[in-house]
Amino acid sequence: METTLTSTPDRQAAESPLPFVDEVAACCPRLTDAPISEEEAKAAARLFKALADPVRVRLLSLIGSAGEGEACVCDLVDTFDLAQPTVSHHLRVLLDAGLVERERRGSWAFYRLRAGALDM
Amino acid sequence: METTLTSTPDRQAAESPLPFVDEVAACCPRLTDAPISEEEAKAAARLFKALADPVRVRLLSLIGSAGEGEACVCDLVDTFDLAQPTVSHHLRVLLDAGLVERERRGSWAFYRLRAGALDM
DNA sequence: TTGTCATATCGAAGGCTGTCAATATAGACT
DNA sequence: AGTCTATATTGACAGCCTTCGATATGACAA
Repeated sequence: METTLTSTPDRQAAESPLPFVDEVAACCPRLTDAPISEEEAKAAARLFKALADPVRVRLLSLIGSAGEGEACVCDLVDTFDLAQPTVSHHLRVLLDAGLVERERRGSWAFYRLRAGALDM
Repeated sequence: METTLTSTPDRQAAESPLPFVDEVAACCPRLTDAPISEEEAKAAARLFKALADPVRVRLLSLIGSAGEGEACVCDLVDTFDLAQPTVSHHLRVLLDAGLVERERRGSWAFYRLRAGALDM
């Protein structure tokens, strides 16, 4: 090899598209096409941060898989071994991230998944 | 309305599959089919946590969109206005999450996206 | 109006995270 | 050997996040 420490390092020749690319593309189409901008990265990270908690992932799953596409806070609170304010906090994070929407009916609050939430 | 406070709240009739479901499904197929387990939620959250930082999202994008499918740390460090240990730290987080893999060649370290990283 | 139920907000405690300077490791050249 | 270069690790600090109890809000019932 003739590379020296001060030169640009060698790269391997690209052989075939990475299988991973397809999978990432399914979630974040523009992630691997070209380097994304700082702003795009910030927006994506904000979204991922909202998903970066097991409680919130389960909340999304519970809401999304609920029979009528919506779930009442009262049911959600019962599912977790957490205080009610904690569940309320996590729902607010999901709401602020635009992942769910809330509808008040009487004393109850119903959450449903928000269409287009993963468009970036 | 005849609902009382102590009874189970009304639900709206399901009309059509939510458009959102398709989008979530593209990323996390089993998220909305049925309530996921606590373990699955923990695994998903661990993955999302690794993505929940703008620097790491940009790193993934830079690595994934690099000409040969791999990027040298030396190039990555130059892209950011961050100290070298900080970039190294973020790369380690991505590595621990299984999102990238590292190969040492000489003094350099090359990172590439890891196939199957988003399978959950 | 007074009470109760469902949900949200506030404020505090503890743990986790991003960042850096300093240092360590390890390969490559002399 | 010694020195340089590239990268990783360590230790510390500041800010953020999860969680809770306490409290507020707001709707319904009596």
